[in-house]
Amino acid sequence: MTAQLFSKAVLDWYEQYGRKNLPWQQQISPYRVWVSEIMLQQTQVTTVIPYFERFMQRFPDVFSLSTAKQDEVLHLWTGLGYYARGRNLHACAKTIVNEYNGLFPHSVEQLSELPGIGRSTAAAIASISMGIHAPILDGNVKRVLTRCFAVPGWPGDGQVQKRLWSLAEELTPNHSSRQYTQAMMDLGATLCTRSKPACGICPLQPQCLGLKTGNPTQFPNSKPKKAKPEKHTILIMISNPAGEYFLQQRPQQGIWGGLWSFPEGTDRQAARLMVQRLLPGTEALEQELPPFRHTFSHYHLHIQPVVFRLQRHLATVQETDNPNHCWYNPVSPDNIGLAAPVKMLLQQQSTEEYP
DNA sequence: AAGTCGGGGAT
DNA sequence: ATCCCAGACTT
Repeated sequence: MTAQLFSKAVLDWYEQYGRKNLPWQQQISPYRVWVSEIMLQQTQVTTVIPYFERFMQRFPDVFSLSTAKQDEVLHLWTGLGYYARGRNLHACAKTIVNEYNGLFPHSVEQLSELPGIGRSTAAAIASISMGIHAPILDGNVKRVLTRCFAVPGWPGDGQVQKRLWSLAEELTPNHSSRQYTQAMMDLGATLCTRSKPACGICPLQPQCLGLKTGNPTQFPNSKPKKAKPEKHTILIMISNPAGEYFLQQRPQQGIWGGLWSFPEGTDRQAARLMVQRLLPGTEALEQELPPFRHTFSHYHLHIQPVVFRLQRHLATVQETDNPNHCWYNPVSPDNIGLAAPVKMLLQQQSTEEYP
């Protein structure tokens, strides 16, 4: 089939059935599209929507974002995951303001150089918000293309990825860039879904080679799986008589980078030593909370929370050891980023103490 | 090329 | 329980 036939079928379908009411499709601007694209990386639309609304309310433009504190950016990112996205977003806003006079560059190449913006995200921003001809290759497009052309292999593989980019370039029309980009995403998100695709009403049904194989959901071929390691940690929940909890800011790199979390220990004795190192001379009542398991992309984490209730409040925190600590009050919380399990535990504790 | 980065929705 | 989602970045 010709590229024109493909893009016409896709564009005609979009005109009639595409999504046009998503929050970032209103008052379209490079800023709004950029924020939405970053949030949507590896994250489903329904999850993103409330985060996007809150973010736009607080940071309506790139200038307000560029002067924000990182803590406040990560606060609005709490629960969304992949926190490097939030840190990169913040850094990118500073670059746009300081080096581009607050205006996003109008080329895929320049956009790709900005932190957190790769080839596909750059193309999405360029095509949707600027009408620039630029092929994208996100999860939706990968699914549509691997099915329509029965492309074998896992899309993460280099050779497969190369072929998919080449297909995407070949099929993307020189006109209607915004509509075509949005159309491919919509097709993948609403019809050509991971399971139970609606092939019966798909505009590409006549030429879909994946459907002709009788099992279109075999495409894209699944990622070779690998067992996730199991790790353990004790979360040390130190509380003072005021009902506040001791939190530390995690290093920028690594898991939960830049977020605030409880001190940790490998075992119960190490936890006690940690409490004494942080707050020398304190006496605390220990209370074990129910353990639970938290799953990341690449490992499982068994979490054992232990509350250390201080009998008297000591203000002698070892400043040299812990320059980044705070006493967090769940009743009047600070605008800082919290790891999801930390947020859950804090909420759980505060609702138990003040039912 | 493989590993690192989250959390939640769908199944 | 597993899989995967509008991926980018580091090693």
